[in-house]
Amino acid sequence: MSTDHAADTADESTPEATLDGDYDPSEVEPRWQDYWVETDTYAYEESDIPDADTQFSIDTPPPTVSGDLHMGHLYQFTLQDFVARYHRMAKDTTYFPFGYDDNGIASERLTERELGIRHQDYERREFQEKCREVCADYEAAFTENVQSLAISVDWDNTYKTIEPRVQRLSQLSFLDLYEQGREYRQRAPTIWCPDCETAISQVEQEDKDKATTFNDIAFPLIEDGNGAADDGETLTISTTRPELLPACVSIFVHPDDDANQHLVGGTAEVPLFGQEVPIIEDDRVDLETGSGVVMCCTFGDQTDIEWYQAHDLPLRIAIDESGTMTDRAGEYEGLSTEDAREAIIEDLDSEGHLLESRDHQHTVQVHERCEHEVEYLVTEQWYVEMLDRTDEYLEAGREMEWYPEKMFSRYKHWIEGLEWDWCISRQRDSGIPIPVWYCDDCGEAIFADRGDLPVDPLSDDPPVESCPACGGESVTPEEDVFDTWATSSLTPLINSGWDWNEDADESAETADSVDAESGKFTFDNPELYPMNLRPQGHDIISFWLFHTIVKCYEHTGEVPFESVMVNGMVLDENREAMSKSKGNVVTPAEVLAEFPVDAARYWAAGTSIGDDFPFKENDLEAGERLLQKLWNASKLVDQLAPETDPAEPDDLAAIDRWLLASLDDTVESITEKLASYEFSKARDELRTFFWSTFCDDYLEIAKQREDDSAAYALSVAHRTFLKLFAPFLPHVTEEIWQARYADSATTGSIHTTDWPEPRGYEADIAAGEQAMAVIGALRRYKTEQGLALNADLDRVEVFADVDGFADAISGAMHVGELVVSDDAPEIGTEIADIDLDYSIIGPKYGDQVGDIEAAIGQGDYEIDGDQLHAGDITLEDEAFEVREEHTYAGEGELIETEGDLAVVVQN
RNA sequence: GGGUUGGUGGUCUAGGUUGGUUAUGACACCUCCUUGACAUGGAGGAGGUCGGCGGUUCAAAUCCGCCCCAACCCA
Repeated sequence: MSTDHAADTADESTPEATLDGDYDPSEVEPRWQDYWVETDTYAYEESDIPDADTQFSIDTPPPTVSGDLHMGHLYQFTLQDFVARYHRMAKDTTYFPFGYDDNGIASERLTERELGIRHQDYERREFQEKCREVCADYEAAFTENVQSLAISVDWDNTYKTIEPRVQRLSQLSFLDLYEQGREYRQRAPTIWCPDCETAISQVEQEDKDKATTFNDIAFPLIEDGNGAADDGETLTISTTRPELLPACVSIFVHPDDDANQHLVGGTAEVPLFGQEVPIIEDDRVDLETGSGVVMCCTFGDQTDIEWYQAHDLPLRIAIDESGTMTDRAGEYEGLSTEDAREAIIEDLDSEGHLLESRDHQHTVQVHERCEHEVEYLVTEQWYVEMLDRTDEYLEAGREMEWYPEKMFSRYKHWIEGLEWDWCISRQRDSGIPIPVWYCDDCGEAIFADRGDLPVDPLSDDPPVESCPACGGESVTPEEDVFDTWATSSLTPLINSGWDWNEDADESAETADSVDAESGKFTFDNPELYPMNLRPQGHDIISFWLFHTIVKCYEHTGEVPFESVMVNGMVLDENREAMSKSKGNVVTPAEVLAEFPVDAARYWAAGTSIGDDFPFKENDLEAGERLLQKLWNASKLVDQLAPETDPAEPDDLAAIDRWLLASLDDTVESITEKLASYEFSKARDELRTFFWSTFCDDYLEIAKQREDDSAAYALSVAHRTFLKLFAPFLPHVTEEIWQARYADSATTGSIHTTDWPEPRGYEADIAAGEQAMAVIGALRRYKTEQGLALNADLDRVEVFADVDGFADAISGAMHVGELVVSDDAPEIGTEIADIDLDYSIIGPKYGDQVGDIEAAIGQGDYEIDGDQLHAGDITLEDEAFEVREEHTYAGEGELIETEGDLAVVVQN
């Protein structure tokens, strides 16, 4: 057995396990879950000489901590667990950590809700303390939930994304990227959530359909392209957002818009607000909706930003950070955007500027967290530069193995479509502070010392007495915090213990290509990095995975993952996304109240990796039945082969050798499939081999025998089956293992034993299959005759090469006398049909193939030794096969004539 | 609007990259069977021409084109 974690804690009492009675998962499953956690079964064993080749590290994206698990968690964690359990058994030491993502708006809002407080009322550190307290409760519940799914996480290796160690690391990352020249601070238009009052990034927005009104507004024309306009002439602009009128800076017309071409070069007056704005030509105008003449406001949408930059337009800010109208809006100042909209529509109407208001459906961008419509504001933010290195990031993606391969294209297209650098600053109170102060005199940014991290500029002093640039003595702390992705993208570094080490000497493992003046970046566990596997959903390829690659690559010069396993989303039974509004949500709690965890895992294993995956009660039932089958078969094995570790007999019976040789093939095949994340194929192949071949065929034979050879094969096969099933069905396999195989010498879990390897048995596989075919024929015969399957048969003659299997056949089928002969003296043979090998005759005879088929169909052919003359064509023997039909004139009944096999029953 | 992925018996699904005889399995369905563990079991059966159209080829579920439908990503 392999490294045995539980051996250290041998005094922990191993739960009692017996093979009596029925299998009761509701009692068994929690019992082992507790045992595994208590005995640290899944602890990562750091060896004295860390070696990247003998460990397997998984970088799990930390889930947001909030309340209950959903099916996506169950599914995703379980897939990760298959990988971890397989590798743990297959010689690797497995690093399977767990992270809690409690750094972000989600946990901040959770805390406010839970405690009935507002973050504004507390100092940042104080509020963060409260967050941690609230999250701790949720995390405990979450941990318990995950443990109850038998996820084999090393619970000594967990982290929280807000904990001080991670804060330090996140700030170190910021300083390092800045020193490398990868970060900058800039005042520019940003996507802004007026509800959360923070900048957000492109990926934090989502589409939302919204009912609104489209308003046609008449703008008095002052000049058209040819000079002064006629008095009273207007142009019409359709907008859903009249509250932006005070921010209007220009009007655009499409170059192909002949009807409005005369306006270009002119000016118009914005109704109610009076500013005169130019009319400009630009092909970004959408000709489909509205009047084809559009206003540009600073800023209503992204096109406005593009126009503002391309045409060097003035800036008119009418909406502030909280979504309130500014003094630019005149009498509407202080109103919310919504109230202002209504008031302005009313006033436009009463002054005769409103031509029409009609209902309209359109898509707006909202903040994914709070569903509030975003605004575009000009603010000062920190950015990570990315657009200049997209080629390198693409190459980094190419270096990873993608499972499934096709998911790489998502990554590729995302990078190719990048338009913004990464805005990493957020105007939130909770979060990891950006460790910077600014000189009040010259604006110089003063960065924290690495040794002092983590710091909070709002509470801590800067590392210098005065500004190093101008000598100024007063500074203003940065109030902003990092985007949560700025930290979540560091998980490979968090997991492998990346840190800045002041005193690192030359011999220490260097984690960074850039060696600063003193100290360097080091890894506590360099053998873990790069991580072997990153499992995750396909929905987060574009930001989480991408940002992780960017950050880790910039810090270490290495691609952080060897491979990526991408799972799909869990759908309902009708293949529709689960959502509260549809009312089709199924929760793990509901499922597990009805089904064993192992059955849920069986369902989860039914996935083709990368595809969306419907919830299927059928599969859970099938899983439950498999548990029972495994249990019952184990009981029979235990009866037939009470000795658990028998010596191999010298003369292994043909049927036993055949079973073990087939098992060898299965071991090899299952291993390959697990190693390449083909869970569904592994599961189904293992189930079929166990159920059909082992239980239905072999066990039925074995239970008629009582010899050492059978007992040996039974024991070896059973032991192997348990291990092969262990990653999928950890509870039932553990229970059976403990009941039958664990003894004082092998105390501990099946999950820390060695993965099976082929034992090198060779057998006449063809003869074995012939024998199974004979048994199949006899079963069919009994069924058709209305006989019980254990009914006696007087005499059976078999004409086939099943020599070594004769006893197996007669035992299993209760045959009194079994005669095996190679020839078929009493059997007459006639040709039933000719099978053509199209792969040979196709390329050779081309369109003559039809003639050959027609000739055979009409009986216009002749067999001449090895050759077949069909019509005008002569085929050589490799091109065809004669299918014969047997007739039997002797005593008894001929029941099977498949291929060259014949079975005669005399009863 | 652009892109990606998928569309195989009633349901879910394998196969598709390397075109080749009877398209895989599970669930459901029908018939039969209490076999030294399992009726949550066993044996057998019926059911599809592979979204639609067209093309390449002796031969297409598989390759190519167009169309339809669905999901996702990006505008």
